[in-house]
Amino acid sequence: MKMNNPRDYSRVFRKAKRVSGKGLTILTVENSVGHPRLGLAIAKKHLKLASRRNRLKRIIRESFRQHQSDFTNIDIVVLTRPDITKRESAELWKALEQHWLTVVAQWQKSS
RNA sequence: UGAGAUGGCCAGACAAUCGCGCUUAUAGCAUGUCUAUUUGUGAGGAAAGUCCGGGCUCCAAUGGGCAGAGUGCCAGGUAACGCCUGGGAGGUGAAAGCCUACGGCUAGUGCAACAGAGAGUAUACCGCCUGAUUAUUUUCGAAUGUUAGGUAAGGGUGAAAGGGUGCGGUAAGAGCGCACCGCGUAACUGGCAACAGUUGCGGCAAGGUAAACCCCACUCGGAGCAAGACCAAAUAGAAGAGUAGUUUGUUUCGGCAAACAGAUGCGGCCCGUAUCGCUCUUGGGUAGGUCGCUUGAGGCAAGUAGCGAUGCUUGUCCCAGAUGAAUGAUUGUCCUCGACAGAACCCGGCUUAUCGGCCAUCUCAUUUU
Repeated sequence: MKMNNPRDYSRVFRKAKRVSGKGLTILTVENSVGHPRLGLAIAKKHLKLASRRNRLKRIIRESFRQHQSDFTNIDIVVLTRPDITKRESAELWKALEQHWLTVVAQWQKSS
């Protein structure tokens, strides 16, 4: 489920498709592992308190878990944007729902 | 009942389902950083700031001094502290209480704007008092002026005017004298001490500032878990060992000698030109991994010594250990509708943030008995 390797991350950053909005950016790229994988890159600059960073990670992981079966074999990396500070938890849930839909649509078309 | 003070405790609760980290056991084969089931467990009172102290690790060490930094009423506690406890002094509050960087400016050096006559060897602007008098007025006492002195009681300036209050005293005044207070000093008494009390003496000398330099006493080796220990790909380089492609000649059939080649790049090709033996092993070491990593100055209970901080004894319990970094989601019920906030080697403190709730002790006011 998780991505651990720095090489995987750099691969995603190099040739990913981007979806962004509501304080988040989502990068996706095809992989060869046989299941979708999730990676997180939460900037300390954007969320200064550790508890808020943990909160965000949990929301993203949970949301990803619920939609896992929808994805094909892709690596997903979620990035924060500076305006993440203002967003409420409920808002982020909705935003993620939308983002997943667009991501799924993208990969169905191309594959 | 209301208003307050101090200390301690809790940090939404319960149930179901789906997930995550570590872990126990079993099974599977694809023997793995695997999968499935299963056992147990899973953030804080501040985990935070990183401001002190200690353990632990490595480096340096024979001891001492200088420099530098820190601490600063006394005693005790502690592994240690800048922490805590008890006591003293000063300040503050009606009280319970709370606050204090609280050693030394009678060792030295320095500093103080403006105002003011004078600011640390004090000072005479106004005023007060005395003498003189060539002036003016006169109710003939004197008053005003001028001049020579005395004076720190009063006014004024200032953050501060060189002890305070009162009485005596005096021309007017003045520690000039006396009493009380304050200050200094000596002795005695109480106390481990800080300090307090009593008595005598001094007669104002000694203003403030040491988070000014400085003096005195005491403390401190440096760096930090990215400490440090171990395992260990690929590539390049190092050391060692082995092995030389083809043809010809020779041969004691092990070899030896000569010539020609080979691979890669530049180039359309030749020529030319540049670079390079190959294989194995070894050690250092990078990526990566393992350990350090949680049994500890540990928690809880009882007893015991102490006013207390805390110590001692016995019993009992095992209570996060991640590393792109684990605690969440959904549903239901209830309530006071849930703040600040997330472990990263581990402890002891301090400081800062914080919705609310509970308990104990104490103070004051009011009412009732």
